[in-house]
Amino acid sequence: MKVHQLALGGLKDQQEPPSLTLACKSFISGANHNVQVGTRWNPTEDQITILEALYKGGMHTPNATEIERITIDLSKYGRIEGKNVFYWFQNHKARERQRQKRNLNFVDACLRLNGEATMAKVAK
Amino acid sequence: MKVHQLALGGLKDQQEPPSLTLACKSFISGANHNVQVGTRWNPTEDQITILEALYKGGMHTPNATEIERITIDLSKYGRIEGKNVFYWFQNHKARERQRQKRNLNFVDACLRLNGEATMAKVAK
DNA sequence: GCAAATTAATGATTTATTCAAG
DNA sequence: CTTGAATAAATCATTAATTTGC
Repeated sequence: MKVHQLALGGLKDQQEPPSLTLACKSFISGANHNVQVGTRWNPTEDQITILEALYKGGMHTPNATEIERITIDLSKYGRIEGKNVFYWFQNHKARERQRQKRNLNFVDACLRLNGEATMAKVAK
Repeated sequence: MKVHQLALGGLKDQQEPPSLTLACKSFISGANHNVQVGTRWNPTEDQITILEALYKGGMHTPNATEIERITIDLSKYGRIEGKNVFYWFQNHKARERQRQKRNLNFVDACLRLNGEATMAKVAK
């Protein structure tokens, strides 16, 4: 059983989407970015900016102390927990790898398509 | 323009087939960045798949006979030499070990930080 | 211009590995 | 040989973008 299902276990119509109108959603997000419309963390722009800066600065797998520090710092910009930071780095690293792999596959396909002659030309 | 930018722009998200020839020409005539065709071994996807399958199958340090056999088999998928196979296994094993040591106690520390059921599941 | 429908991104979980205790 | 520690890969689920019909 999923955790969020556990948490919402008592509610009858949990499977039905809230079906808020866009106007309502934009009103809520415009009025207060921290209103909890759903259950999952939704990072603010500032939080993402800082997280990406940290990642690009070389922090790919922060340790517990670093996660704690980041969480405290980013709390200034919106609701956030340590596990969110943990998951963010996990996902970001994994998806960076995915993108890299896709690009390598792409280059590989190009080289195969063009064949040995072109490869030799590239190699000079 | 960089190849990976071409790839991302054309592929969008690995779904639709990009204009391969155009991108390839752009790649070959333009920015040749770090793909060293002809100098160092560039394993193909098929070669990596097979090598990883062998590793996962329990072959962590193949002997000379096994290396010879693997080299011959993998030659079907691209240029490869025995030393490439030897180095691949050596590096693969070493890097797995490195990763293990570098992230020692990581999730455990996160658990102590958060103390939540979801994190316990992550650590499981 | 607006929401319903659909698609793309991404947060959260689960699964399958790795090395090396015991 | 088995198992503990700790993921990273694969997958699931939900949110945001966007497309579409009106």
